[in-house]
Parts: sequence; structure tokens; C-alpha cells
Amino acid sequence: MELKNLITFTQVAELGSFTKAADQLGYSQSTISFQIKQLEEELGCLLFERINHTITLTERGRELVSYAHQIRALTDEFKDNLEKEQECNGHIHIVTPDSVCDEMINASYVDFHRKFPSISIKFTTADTSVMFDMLDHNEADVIITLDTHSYQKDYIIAKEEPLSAHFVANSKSKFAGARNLSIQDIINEPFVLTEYGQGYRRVFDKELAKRSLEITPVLEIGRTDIITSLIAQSDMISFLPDFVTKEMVEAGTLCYLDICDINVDIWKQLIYHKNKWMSKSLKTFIEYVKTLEFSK
Amino acid sequence: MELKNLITFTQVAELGSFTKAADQLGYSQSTISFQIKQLEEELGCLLFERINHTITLTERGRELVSYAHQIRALTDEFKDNLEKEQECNGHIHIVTPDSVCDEMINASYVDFHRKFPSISIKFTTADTSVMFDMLDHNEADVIITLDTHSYQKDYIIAKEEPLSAHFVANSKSKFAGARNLSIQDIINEPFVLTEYGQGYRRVFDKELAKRSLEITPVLEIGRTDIITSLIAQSDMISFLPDFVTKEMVEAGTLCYLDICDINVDIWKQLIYHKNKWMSKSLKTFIEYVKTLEFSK
DNA sequence: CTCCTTAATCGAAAATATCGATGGTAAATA
DNA sequence: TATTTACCATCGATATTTTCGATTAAGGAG
Repeated sequence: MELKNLITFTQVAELGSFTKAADQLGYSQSTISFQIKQLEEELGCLLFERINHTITLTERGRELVSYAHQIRALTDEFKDNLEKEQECNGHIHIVTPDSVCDEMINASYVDFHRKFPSISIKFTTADTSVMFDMLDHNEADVIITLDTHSYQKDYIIAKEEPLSAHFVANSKSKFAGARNLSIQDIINEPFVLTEYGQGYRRVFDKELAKRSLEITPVLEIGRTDIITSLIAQSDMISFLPDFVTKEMVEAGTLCYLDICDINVDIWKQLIYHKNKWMSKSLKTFIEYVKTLEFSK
Repeated sequence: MELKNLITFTQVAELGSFTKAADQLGYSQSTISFQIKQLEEELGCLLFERINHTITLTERGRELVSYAHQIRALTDEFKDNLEKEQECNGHIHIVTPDSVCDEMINASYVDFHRKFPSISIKFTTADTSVMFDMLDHNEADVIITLDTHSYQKDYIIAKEEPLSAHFVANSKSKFAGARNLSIQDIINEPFVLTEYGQGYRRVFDKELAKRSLEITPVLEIGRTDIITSLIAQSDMISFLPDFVTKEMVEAGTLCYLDICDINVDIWKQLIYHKNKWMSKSLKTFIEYVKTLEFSK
């Protein structure tokens, strides 16, 4: 039972004539005969009675008219919805490190939701490698990484920015205000760092390794908000991107340490898979993120 | 958007695999690819995302699944209904003379309805010629005629019986009990006859005409129940099929007149059009009527 | 590193839909 | 009454569409 035949059928039923339906639908009359016959054979019942070359709907035919209309209504409704959706709604799954998630929720989410209320967003946090796996398995629509400035042919980088990062401590720390410190000066202090899984932590470790140095942190944790609040209450030191600490530094709670002999190259990248179907909402989201100052 | 494709689509969505759906549906895998592609092109949107040879439903795809299920449910419901109807229900339009209508309603309808409660019947009364017109225009499903023993290639006679008919009068009539009367003896009495439109009335007139006789009835009326009750209360005479008068004759209210020199050949016939679609209910009805004593 | 699975693609073959012409019938018209 | 018109069924030829099988490319598992 194909939709095409059903449409022909309803047209015939409405017009009460094969010939008229043929004209209306742009078929030849024999085609209409064929299509109706096909329907009748498939359903195993007569839909029209033909007596003296005029047709009358049978009982079954009348019922089919009703069903056909319902089916028609459903397909129309679906197509209407499709067009409306061209407008913009849908779900987006975005995966980021904890820190970025925090930042985006605090800084941008309310605004985004106000502008595009019909786009629903799911935030998940994950390690860099997991994020790429998720892209590969289409479990994430976009990811944001804090890592080296990487490039791979399977992924598209929608936006990227170098990120400045500093060693940070409580502003009452003995290192606060000290000028031209060396990494050696602080290497034995108690460190709180993000998990190794986070890209920029790996970049950081690699940079130390170049100098044959290594830090064994007293605490490793993904949640950067927890790290900053810990540092604020103790003499621990961390190494964090500025966007995480900026607020507290400006408020005078934390301060950057002036370590001159290490320079970590971290990038913040907005990435999606090259085969990703760009729904309107996904495009909208990406365009929106592009307007943001990434590392403010 | 053809139903075939929708079925394929739902199967793919359910199994999460083109290949599995192909196996299940008995298609080759390339056919599934083609059908889905066809759907996607027609709808102008991606239904599945393909990343690394695995498929994921898109937002639209998920919606289509829901619509497809609804459509599927509708067609299933229709087909179920079809099968149930094989059982037997529907409407039958039967057209008869007044007299037959009366008889059938009184004698058989209650029984028929008890046996086949899901068959609804519409009775209409009409003249013989109108009845045949109605068959020709498929306005009547079956007709019952009281007429000559006729045969025409366009019609199928499902059942037929010769019908005996008598001149009848009030049992207190001066002719009651009289033996070997001639038509001449009663030709000038006041007659009440059925309308000329009823076949057997025409047969009757023709028979008289053979003898160069003619009756001008004092009243012509289709309703034979009215004729009989009139006769019962007056000295009028009528000519009626026995099934109409039998009861009152047995009750002693009316009596047959013993007219020997006229013999009217009337048949009761159950007729339908040769192109008529024999629905189960129509078949049932006809079979039922065949079990009846037609002219009891 | 190899085997297995997956989906896309392509050309050939098969199946199907469509058309136009024809025929028969009934109704409308002259 | 004869003629024309309108209607649907049927048939053979044609056009279109669908399907298949083989191949390709790429990831995943062992």
C-alpha cells in the first residue's frame, strides 16, 4: 500500500471519477485504473463498484478514505514540522573540560538561551582523548579542547585561540609580588593541578620534562573551581589558564606568579567531526560561540 | 514519501544498521542505502548521520520514527478492520414492493437481525422499473420484484418462485363461497388495486386485455396492507398475491374468489446486478433469503 | 597486521509504472 | 433514432524506477 496510490485513491473518491482524477493528478486515465486496481488487489477487496461505467465507493472504500485522510494529515504534519524546524530547534551535545563548562555556563549560557530558546544544550565534561572518541562515535556534536595547537584531517576546527596561563597562588603567598621567579623557585611547593587527562595539563608536564623537571601534585582534580578556591584558602600553587583565574585575580584573592623561564603553549579549540551533519541549530551554536571572546 | 521506504526506515532505525535491516527485510544492503537516500532527498534533510560507518538517528530522524509508527499503526488498524469485516458487517440496501417489504419485516427481519446483528439493512419501496434503474445505478444492492418471469443478461436472479394470487373479497361478500365464478361476474365490482407501477399489476392488466377486458379501479395504492384492511371493511374486491392475504384469509376475514377463467403468471424474484460486488454481508443476506419460504 | 563489518557507489538487470490506443457501454444530444 | 460524448477496462510498448551484486574505503577487533 503505497502513499502514491492512496493519494490517487482519495482524489478519485473525492471527484467520483477516474478520468477527472487523472486530469487533476497529471496521470493518464489508464494509470488511475491501474493504481486503484493495485490497491484493491493488495487489500483483497473492492474499493469502488463499477456499474455502467460509473463508480461508487464501497463500504471498505469509504473506510479507506477516512484512513487515507488520517495518514495524509500525519505526513503533512511531519512535513510542516520539518519546515518549521528549518527555523531552528534541536538538541546539541557539547563536551568540554570542566573549566570551560563552568565558564560557558556562567558567562554565556543565559544569553544564548535567551537568544535561542528552542535550542536545548547538553553539556558533558570529559578528558581530551575521550572527547575525540566521542566525536568519532558521533556521541558529541562539538567539543572544546584545551590542548596543543593540534590539527587532524578528520576534524574541523571552528574556532581557536591561544590561551595564556599562569602559575597562581594566594595573593598573601610568599611568592606574591616577587619578580623574575624561576620555575626552580617554586618546584617544591605543594601543587594542585588538573587531571592529567586534560590536555593542557599534559602540555604543561611536557614543558617541564624539557627541563628535566617534574611536579608531583598534592592533589589532582578536574574541577578548576575547586582548585581556585583551595588555593585561595591555602599556600598551594597551581598552573591554570587565565580565564579560570581572571576573576579572582582581579578581585585580589589570587595572584599570578612571575615565572619567566617557562612558556606553555595552550590553545582553546572548538572542534567538530568533518562528517558531522550541520543542523541549523548546530550552525547557530557555532556561530554564536565564534562571536564570544574565547579567552577573555 | 512511500510507505515502503518508511518501513525500511523504521527497521533501520530500530536495528541501528543498514545491513541488518537489509537481511531482515530481504533486500540487499545497497537497496537500503538507496531507499534511505531517497527519503532523505525527498524530505531535504538527513535522517541518519554517518560517521565512521556507523549510523545515528538525527533529530529529524527521531521525529520521523514517531510519525512512521503512527502511520504504521493506522495502516495496521485499517487492515485489521478489513479482516474483521471479512467476518461480516456492512450496509445492504434492498428495494422491494410495499407488500414484500411488509412481509419481510414482519416475517423475517427480527430473525435475520438476531442472526446477523452487524448487518444493517435499508429497505426502500419502489416500482419495478425504478427498481431496475436503481440496480443499474448501483443505488440498490438487491431488489425483489413481483412481475413476469423475466430474464435479462445484466441481472442475476438469485432466487425465484412462482406466486399464486387470487381475487379476494370480504368473507361476507356476496361472492364468498361462490363456485366457478367467471371474471365477467366480478368485472363491474368496485376494485382496489396496487399501483400500475408494480409489476404484477401490469401482468394482471395484460391478462385482462387478452380477453378485451379492463378494470378501472376505484382506488389505486401501493400499500397492500391498506388494500386488505379496506377490503375487510367493505364490499370492494382486489387481486393480490396470496402471501399478502394469507393471514386474513386463514383468519376468516377475507376469502379467495373462485374465478376459474383467468390465470395470472406472477413471479417473485430476488435480483442483483451482474457487476455487483458481492460483499460478505450481501452474500449472507442472499443466502439467508434463499432459506426462506418465499411465498409461504 | 589481518580479518571482519559497515555503508557508499556504480553499472547492469529486473521489475514496475506510465502512456496511448482501442473497445464497449451508457447517457446526452441532435 | 442516430450520433456524439463520457466513462472505465484492457493491452502492448515504452520509460522509469528499483534492486542486485561487485567493488571500494574505512574503522574495529583479535
